[in-house]
Amino acid sequence: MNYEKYSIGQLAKKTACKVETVHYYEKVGLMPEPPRTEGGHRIYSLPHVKRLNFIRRSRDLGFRIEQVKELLKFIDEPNHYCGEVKEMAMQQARVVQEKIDDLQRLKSALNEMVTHCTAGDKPVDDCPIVDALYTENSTNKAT
Amino acid sequence: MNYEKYSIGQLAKKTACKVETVHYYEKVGLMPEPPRTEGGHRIYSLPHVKRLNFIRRSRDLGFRIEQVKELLKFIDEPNHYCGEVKEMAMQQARVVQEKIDDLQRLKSALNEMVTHCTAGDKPVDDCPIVDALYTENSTNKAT
DNA sequence: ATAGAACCTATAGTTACTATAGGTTCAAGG
DNA sequence: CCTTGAACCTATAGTAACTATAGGTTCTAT
Repeated sequence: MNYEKYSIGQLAKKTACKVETVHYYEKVGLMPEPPRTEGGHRIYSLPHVKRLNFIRRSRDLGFRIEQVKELLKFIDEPNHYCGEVKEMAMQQARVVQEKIDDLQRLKSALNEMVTHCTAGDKPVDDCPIVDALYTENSTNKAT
Repeated sequence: MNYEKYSIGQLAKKTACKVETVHYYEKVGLMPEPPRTEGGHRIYSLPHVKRLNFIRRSRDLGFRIEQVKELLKFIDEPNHYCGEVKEMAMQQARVVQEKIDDLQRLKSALNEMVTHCTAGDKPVDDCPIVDALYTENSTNKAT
């Protein structure tokens, strides 16, 4: 397979990622050390593009670097024990579901505020969003 | 108005916030420099509790420190309008919805993988997780 | 051949805290 | 009144996950 070759700058452009971030991902072990030119410049190809895309998207979804490493194991070790792969995928799916639930609650809270705040031209004194965030929550009576 | 007085520890407890975090909020200008005792200990009262509550809740909703400062300006300076607050909340809700959508896609991919694994000894080369995250946002085919 | 864009490494800065060190003050018990 | 120890004080360092800078080298196109 003679893939098209990319410089780190081209890779970065293709993945909407900064060059420094690619360096960083290499340093922390998310990206492999690629081949180099005579002069020491990194040479990338399509699999690197895909991998970096995967990393970026996973990060955007709120996965931590260490979690992304876990996810990448699915790719790096395709001959994994089937049961093990299944277990990891299921565990990850549970984590994802929890995140979805959290965000859903958050969105509801925001939306509720917005719908209560009907008028745009009221002074903030009357703004229910401000009120909602400002009011002391009832569970902190204890000394 | 002789409000009840609180030490920083009591304030922290009331707002489920750490003492160090209160220090930090003071340093970055979210919390005001409160009056002190002879010996230099900070003295807080109810308005501080409310303000810190507002800050914590806003942070939990995903607003950044700078955004919280914006929101607090609405409170500190009365010449603002409800519409400005509403707009920020709506923007935040849109961001959250995008995250939810992304996570939903990832969860589907993970679940799909789990069912693949259930089938038995299928290789994971054709990984649905990679596909899910390597979406067709790749408008970057051309150089 | 040479200009300058892009690359290299290493280090420091960013955000939003959290933890630590080393010292001072406060409140309670003797 | 004096002591003890919890809680407070300031200042600094550490964390995650980048991002930016400095100072130097290589690649590429004229």
